[in-house]
Amino acid sequence: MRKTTSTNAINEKLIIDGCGMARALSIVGGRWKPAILCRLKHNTMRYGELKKSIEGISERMLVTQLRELEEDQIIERIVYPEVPPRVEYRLTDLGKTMNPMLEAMSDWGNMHREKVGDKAPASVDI
Amino acid sequence: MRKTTSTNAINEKLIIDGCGMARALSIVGGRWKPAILCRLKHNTMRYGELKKSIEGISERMLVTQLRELEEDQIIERIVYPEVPPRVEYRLTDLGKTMNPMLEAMSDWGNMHREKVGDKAPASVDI
DNA sequence: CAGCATCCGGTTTGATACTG
DNA sequence: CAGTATCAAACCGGATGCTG
Repeated sequence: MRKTTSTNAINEKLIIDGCGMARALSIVGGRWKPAILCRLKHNTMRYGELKKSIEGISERMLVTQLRELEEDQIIERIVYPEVPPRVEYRLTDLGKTMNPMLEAMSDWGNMHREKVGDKAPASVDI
Repeated sequence: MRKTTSTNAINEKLIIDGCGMARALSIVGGRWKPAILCRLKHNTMRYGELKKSIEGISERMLVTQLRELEEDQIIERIVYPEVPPRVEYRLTDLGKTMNPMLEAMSDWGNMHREKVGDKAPASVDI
């Protein structure tokens, strides 16, 4: 459990309250969230598909970040009562409103890669 | 010193390489960076001005984040050889190209605040 | 004025093993 | 299949004191 009284947490809240940018970042800014959002941007995906497609992510992190996005009402979790179990994730309507922002971020990031151009071979944005 | 061989660091690099969004976030995504960029978006500012205007930031954090932004060539540090010393910070040309993205983030953040509407009094975006 | 250096606790992340 | 639980390591950020 995270302490809500630590200076750290207080500062975080302060920043988020004061600035729209920070607010956006607080939602989109987890380590793995961009990767998740990239993938859910156009399709619905199953838990296992996400896991396979995101190289290096651990189960714990995938679940944690999915839960956070769900809490922020960016994505929806749909459970099919089947055996074996099936769970799909997709953007909510609110999540879809992020698209222009995500697009802008992705564009700038790619532009920056070309301009400053270190690492990353011919691979394209996922 | 940060270990560059930790799984953590490796994963970070992996994500950044693979996704433009992540790359953008890696630059703009520090705790205090949005606050700094908000302020430098329109004017040149001195170190002390920044410090005063960003409530709650410690010197260590301000300097750290400024240095990182400088390394990423988003901001420029201009030292005037005077006594007492004067140092100003401003966006580079590359930094200015971020504006559409920052705008998009800010817009979405503010939209989200209104929609989901918790906390934050009448204060406007800084 | 504009910073560094050091210490240190809290938070985040990852590895691994286990469950309905 | 889709997770949960627990542990340990890495990292971030804050407080404080000092310097050119």
